[in-house]
This record gives sequence, C-alpha cells and structure tokens, in this order.
Amino acid sequence: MPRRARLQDPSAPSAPPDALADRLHSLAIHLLRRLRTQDLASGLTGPRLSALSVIVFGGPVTLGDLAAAEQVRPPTMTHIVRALERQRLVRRDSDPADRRVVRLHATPRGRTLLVEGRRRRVRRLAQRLVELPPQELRALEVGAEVLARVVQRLTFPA
Amino acid sequence: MPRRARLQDPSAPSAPPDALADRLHSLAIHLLRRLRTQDLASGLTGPRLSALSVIVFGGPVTLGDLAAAEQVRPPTMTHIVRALERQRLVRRDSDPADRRVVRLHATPRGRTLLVEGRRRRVRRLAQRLVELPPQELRALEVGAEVLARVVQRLTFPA
DNA sequence: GGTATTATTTAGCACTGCTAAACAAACATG
DNA sequence: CATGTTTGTTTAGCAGTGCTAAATAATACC
Repeated sequence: MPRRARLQDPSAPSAPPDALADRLHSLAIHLLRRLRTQDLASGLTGPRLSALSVIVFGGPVTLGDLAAAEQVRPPTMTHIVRALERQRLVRRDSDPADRRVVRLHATPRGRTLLVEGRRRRVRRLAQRLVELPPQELRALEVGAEVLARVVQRLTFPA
Repeated sequence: MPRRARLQDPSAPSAPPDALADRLHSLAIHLLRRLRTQDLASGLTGPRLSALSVIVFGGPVTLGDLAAAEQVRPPTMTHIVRALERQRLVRRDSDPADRRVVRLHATPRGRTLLVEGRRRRVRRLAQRLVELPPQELRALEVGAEVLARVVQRLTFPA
C-alpha cells in the first residue's frame, strides 16, 4: 500500500512566517488597544499596574532591578514609582547595607488594588473567552504556550 | 435510558479563562515591548506605521474613518497624520463633494517606507518563528485565528 | 433660512519612554 | 588613605501617544 507522502511534506511550512509574524504583531496591538480603557477604571495605567505587580509578587526590589524586569530605563521607572508612591501603593526604604539603592515594597493598599485592577483589566477578555467552544479555548491555550516560548527567545536580540 | 452526563459536562471549561486572559494580556505586552525598538530603525513609530498601512492599503481614506479604524479619537489621528505629512509619506486632498472631509492617500515614498518599515519591525519575530517545528507553527496559526475572532468581538464592549 | 449634525482642528492636559548629565555611595587600587 | 572608577538613582528636557473640551467649517434638515 504505497503512500504518496511526498505530496504533503511535513517540514514545509504552509505559509511564510512573515505573514504570521505580522498577524501576531497586529493582534497584540489591537488586543491591548481594546483592553486599555479598563486601566482607567482602576486608576492604574498599564505600566504602573505591571510595575506594581512585580513589586507585590517579587518582594522588596531595587529600582534598577525593577526597571530591568520591566524592560525600561531607570529614569522611566523612577517616574512610574513616584506615581505609585503618591497613591500610597508602594513605599521605599533605603537599604542599610548599600545606601545607594532604593528598596521598593507594596503597601497593603497596593496589594489589594493590584488584584482588583488586574482582574478588571482582563475581565472583558475573559468574558469573551468563556463563550468559546472548548476546543477553541484549548487551541488558544496551546498557541499561547508556543508564543510564550517565542517571546522568551526574543529577549536576546539577534 | 438515564445517562450520567453530569460527570463530564462538555460545557465546563478545563481551566478558568481568567488565567488564560491574564496570560494573553501579559504576552501581548511583552511581545510589543520586545519589538518596539525596531520601530526607530525605520523612523516610524508603531501608531504611525499602523496608520500608514491603512492609508496605503485602504486607498484614500477620510481622517475620521482612519481614526475609527485605528481605534483612536480624531484629534489623536490629526496629530499622527500631521507627522506623516511632514515626512512626505501621505498627502491630503479636500473632497470636492464634501468639503468637510479630508482624503488621505500615500505618496510613493510612503508606500516604499511602509513595506520596509513593517518588514523590519517584524523581522525578529519572524526569525524566531522559522525555528519552530511545523506543528508548533501550525498551533500558533490556529491560536492566532481564534484570538483574532475574540479581539474582533471585543470591539463591542459589554 | 435657521438650526442641528458631522468632520476636523486647536488647545491643553497626563502618561510613557528616551538620553544626557548630575550626584551620591561604594569599591578598588596604588 | 586618597583618588579614581563604577554603580544606583535622580533631575532636566525632549518626543510621542492618547484624551477631552471647545472652536470652526461645511452640510443636512425642516
């Protein structure tokens, strides 16, 4: 029973990855644009929410490490942290061992607001996801997994 | 003939979609952060590139339609278009039929720059994609397809 | 013809991001 | 131990994106 496997070479991609890359890029832009409005509801913008998240879950962090984690320059992070400080969501201590560094930690209020803000931000998306048939939800999960690894590898530029 | 369907309710999702929503959100943020640096190489930022793309492929467009397509308010689009005009990438004509509207169309230079800029922007991502085994690439395509529909539905807020 | 609607611009604001340069503390070394 | 370098953060100033409110202009409606 001879099979005609040559007609369907499994190593040949069905489409040039450029098109997929473009599509993923566009998707990311539009997804964030649609979710962005929800930020304001919590009083926290995206970068602030993201920075707060690292502070809450990453324990006391120095400003420089936080900037690196958020892929942002220190002056930018100074600005963001200052805003979070004004809202009493984080506090800064000077490290007794090395008085150059600033150690950031979340206040209880910051902790609470993080959880609520994040949930709010993502709620609209989650609402659409529950409407999906299970196999599409699963496909999305698998795709997200693959993309996560791809993005991880993007960390080290070519 | 009583069936025990309750044991495996097919309408019950395997995992709470909140986690997936959060993950997709985070993925979008980090993907764009990683690709952002490439914008500068083309002299075009993300929103400008995106707007130019609509103008190039969407033929002559009014400013208002462009703003709607880009999910941005008209004043914001005025600003973006002004920058593209300064760079001689788009031109504006007043519509003879309705002199309130502005019709935007790309210059040849704008056309060229769009293609190059977009390719540059997405090149790093595409480079990572070709390294993927075919079935992962396929999974990513399917996931992107599902997500595109989800994002589409996000257009109409709950 | 007068009023309402529609399209765009102007003005002014907040946030995010950058670089360059200042500053302060810690480290290294001759 | 004094000097110079490195490291962490802040200050200053800029560009870009986004918003709303209000001005302006043209069209549509009654």
